Amino acid sequence: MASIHDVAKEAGVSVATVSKVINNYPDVSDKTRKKVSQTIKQLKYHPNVAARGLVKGRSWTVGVFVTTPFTNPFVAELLEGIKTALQNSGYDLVHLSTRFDDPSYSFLEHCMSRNVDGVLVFGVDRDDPHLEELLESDMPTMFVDADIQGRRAGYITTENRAGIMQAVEHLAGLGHSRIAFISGELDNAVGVLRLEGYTEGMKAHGLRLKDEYVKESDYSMEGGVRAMTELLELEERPTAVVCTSDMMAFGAINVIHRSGLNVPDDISVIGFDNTYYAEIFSPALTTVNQNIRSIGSHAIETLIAMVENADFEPPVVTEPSNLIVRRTTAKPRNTVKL
Amino acid sequence: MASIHDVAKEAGVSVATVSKVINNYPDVSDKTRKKVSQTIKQLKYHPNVAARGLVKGRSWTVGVFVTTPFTNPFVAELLEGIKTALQNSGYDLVHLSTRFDDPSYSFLEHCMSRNVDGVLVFGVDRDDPHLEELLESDMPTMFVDADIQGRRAGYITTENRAGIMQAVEHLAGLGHSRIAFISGELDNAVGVLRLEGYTEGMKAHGLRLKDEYVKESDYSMEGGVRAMTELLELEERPTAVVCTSDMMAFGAINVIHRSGLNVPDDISVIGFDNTYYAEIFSPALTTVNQNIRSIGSHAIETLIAMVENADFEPPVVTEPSNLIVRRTTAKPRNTVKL
DNA sequence: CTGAAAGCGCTTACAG
DNA sequence: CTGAAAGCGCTTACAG
Repeated sequence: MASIHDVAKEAGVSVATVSKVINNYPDVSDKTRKKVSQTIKQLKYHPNVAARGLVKGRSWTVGVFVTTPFTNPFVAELLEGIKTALQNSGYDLVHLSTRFDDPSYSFLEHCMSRNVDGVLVFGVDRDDPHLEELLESDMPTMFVDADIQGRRAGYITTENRAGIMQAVEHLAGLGHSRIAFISGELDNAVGVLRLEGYTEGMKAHGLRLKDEYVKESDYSMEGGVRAMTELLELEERPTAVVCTSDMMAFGAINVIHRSGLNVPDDISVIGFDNTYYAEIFSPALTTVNQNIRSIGSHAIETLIAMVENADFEPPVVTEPSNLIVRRTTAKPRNTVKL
Repeated sequence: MASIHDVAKEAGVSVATVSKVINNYPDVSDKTRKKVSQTIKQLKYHPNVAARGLVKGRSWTVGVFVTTPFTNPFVAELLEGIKTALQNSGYDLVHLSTRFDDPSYSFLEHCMSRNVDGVLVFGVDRDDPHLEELLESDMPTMFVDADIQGRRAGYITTENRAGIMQAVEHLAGLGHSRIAFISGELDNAVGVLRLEGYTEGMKAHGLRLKDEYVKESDYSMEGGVRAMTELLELEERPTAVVCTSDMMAFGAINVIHRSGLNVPDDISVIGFDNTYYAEIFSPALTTVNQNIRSIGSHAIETLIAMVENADFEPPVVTEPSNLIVRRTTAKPRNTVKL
């Protein structure tokens, strides 16, 4: 690769001057600028990012810290949104390979040795050991779907409570009263807010809350299977169930079908996320839509704003959600008044 | 962040010595080594990767060039496999944000300005404009699911032909003779090999090949929908269809169901990939399994081997595939001898 | 408007 | 076994 010296020599100027035209400094004569630009093209010169980063203390790189597997459709869509937003930003995405087996491993130190300019964090618990030092540091950070804030850390999430309330409202409107709820982990804001949406939604329609109708799970299909299995064993089986992920809904529907019952005739099911698969699953899944890609894009855009402007206040963003009715919800078989 | 100078001063040695203990050089006394190691821990010192990379001409970074969206389940699984293999390698993954709107954009130059040590490429056509310069360069490269080789480029793929032959054999064994084939793009090895698997499989069982039973598509669900729609309009409708991706199979099944026919009673359908969703789709999808994660891991491992040893011959690897029979295949309704 | 020089944080012959 | 010094490819005051 041609270096800045090669360009300088070829163009008959100093490296300082070459640097100035690369960085669009104004104090360069048009003639020189033109000449240098030409030789840059001619030599196919591209500044070495490591060298530039070394002196500027930056890397034009943002790190992602994702604990969930990439096969999780939420993560996949999120990454897709991130990719789009990064397209013309000049930043590249680096996935830091965490060595979780090493107890002294520090995500923050990994970031710093890589000179990462900012990080995007998804899927960490409130009590993750890596979190504290990250929040105390000067590292610009955006959390996705978590309500964690810091001096240099903001977050972006979906209207979780309102989304679930719409789901409950839809079911209540169809005549359901025995509505169960399969929740994600309740040790973080997202889980708690969705549960609140459920309880508030039930109350708003004068429906009775029963402890046994609420199952805490983990957003995975297997989790949905487990929770639904328990719900089916109940004396008074629910006629509808609201799940807090599409994956759990798929799992629940599988169990229901396997037990000889039908969705939606016997039991209505609602998911959350509106992933790609919600539509192609049969029956097509009624679900709460959140615009995951736009969350990813937005997260990156604000992160870059934070990186480039130390005074940029770490933002708190809530994206809207809305119910998409498809084929897994229907009136309950016997609309008996209880 | 503490620098190597801080460590040197604190430990009372020269920076050269600190560098030597960091890099495990043998010519350091035990006493010095111990002292330095201690202060490194104490100061939480981590070498600046950019600085090290600048002098070594490396970055301990591998780039990925993926044209397909991350939401493609194949890509998601591939990345998951890559992530696992990277875990303790000391390398990080960087997703180069391509600026496709810029006609002068060069993927290779982007890699070089980032000092990327090697690249993984998936989903590029044979005639991709970025390919040529990449193959001519010294950049260690591994292609996934392509048969592109170069002085420093190898590839890894699945037993494509054999996989499809198994699918055809399964259908023939059930008594099908009107077997259609929905192919991916035929401008690359994967597409061609799978088509070969189909034609050879048909011949092997003495089944008649009909041009109208072969549809070229693009691996997407929408593509599956289009192709299946055409197949259903045929005078002599096929009783079975082999698709070269799970997504196309999902699309095909949707169309079949929408047209009032049943899978597998009226038409059997087979997919390819055995993605996560094949199992939870209802009916569960019969499909050709390829071990995508292991392909990802393997690709990274060989790439790193190529990076660390210039004499390492770029490998050509073929991973096994096998048919997984689930619920979308059955005997044809009327097993009429033709 | 242009360039010489110092410095970013490392590594690596080389001398002692 | 240890360290002084040059150099990796850039940027940035600063002097002219």
